[in-house]
Amino acid sequence: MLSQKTRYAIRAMQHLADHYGQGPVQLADIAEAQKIPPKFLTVILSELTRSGLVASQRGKDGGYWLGVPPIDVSYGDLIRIMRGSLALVPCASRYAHERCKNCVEEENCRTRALMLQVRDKTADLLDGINLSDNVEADAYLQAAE
Amino acid sequence: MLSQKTRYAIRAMQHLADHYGQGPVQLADIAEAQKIPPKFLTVILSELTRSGLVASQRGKDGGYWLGVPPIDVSYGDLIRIMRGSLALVPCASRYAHERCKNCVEEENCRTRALMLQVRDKTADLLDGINLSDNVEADAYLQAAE
DNA sequence: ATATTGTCAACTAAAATGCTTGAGTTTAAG
DNA sequence: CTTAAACTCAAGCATTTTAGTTGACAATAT
Repeated sequence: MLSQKTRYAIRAMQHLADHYGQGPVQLADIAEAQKIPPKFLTVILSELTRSGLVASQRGKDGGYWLGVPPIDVSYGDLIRIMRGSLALVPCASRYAHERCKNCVEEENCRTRALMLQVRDKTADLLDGINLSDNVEADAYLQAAE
Repeated sequence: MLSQKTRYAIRAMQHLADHYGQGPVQLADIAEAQKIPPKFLTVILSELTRSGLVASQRGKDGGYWLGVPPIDVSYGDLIRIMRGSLALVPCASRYAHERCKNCVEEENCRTRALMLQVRDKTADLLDGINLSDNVEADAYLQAAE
């Protein structure tokens, strides 16, 4: 599961994408529109700013905006930034690979082989969609349910 | 990420699958072979036994064995049993659907639409592979790296 | 009987999560 | 050059989750 923080980050970024090119958006506005505790949002936006995806300006009339065009921010990147990895196990991560605790034999691990496949499929999807895609929620939701 | 407990559960089940039809396997044997803390394994095997996937017998020469053929235990089921859901957000779960905390509008949520797709792809993969598949680790690992 | 093996609720320590506090720093405008 | 409006950020904190352990008990084969 994604943490609440990651989910807030996604919503905040969608909000910024929706206001791309319209100047700085203030934290309080994002917090209210997206129902995110304002003080917590400062932590989240700071992280995103440090990552380079978001730009900010302090002082009066300051605020936040996307540092790169929405089309260049994939959901995969977003989740990697907030969570560190897309994988279900550390040893199946591409960018943050780490040996699993108590692993018996990583080299020939059945679980790992499977989890690498899951990771790749997940990445295909999440890296293929970005903040400019206005995901056709209705269409997909209806087809799926 | 999958919890350590879920990873142990997967390894324990693979172990039982490897010894399917060979009579009861004792907890201590599984624990040693799979490097799982024995007392923790009792918790895990109890859960799996209660779920019906594993059968057990007490007393001398007792132990555990798969309650159903390996081919009938998909990794998807296994993860659902241990973790509750395959989804990345509660509102994208099929079998354990739950409204996300602080959700703004589930009905028309971009994130949800996306996460439902991710969930479906993940499920396709994890439900399509089971304990009798001896995942061609080497082949896949080499192709991927 | 007794040794062996699983069952299970309750407990615990440590880590992660979800926030808040509060003391800054920067900026625009008067 | 003062002030109010914003962002910045390390530290702290309560709660929940995770990863186990303890210990008392139940069943079974010999």
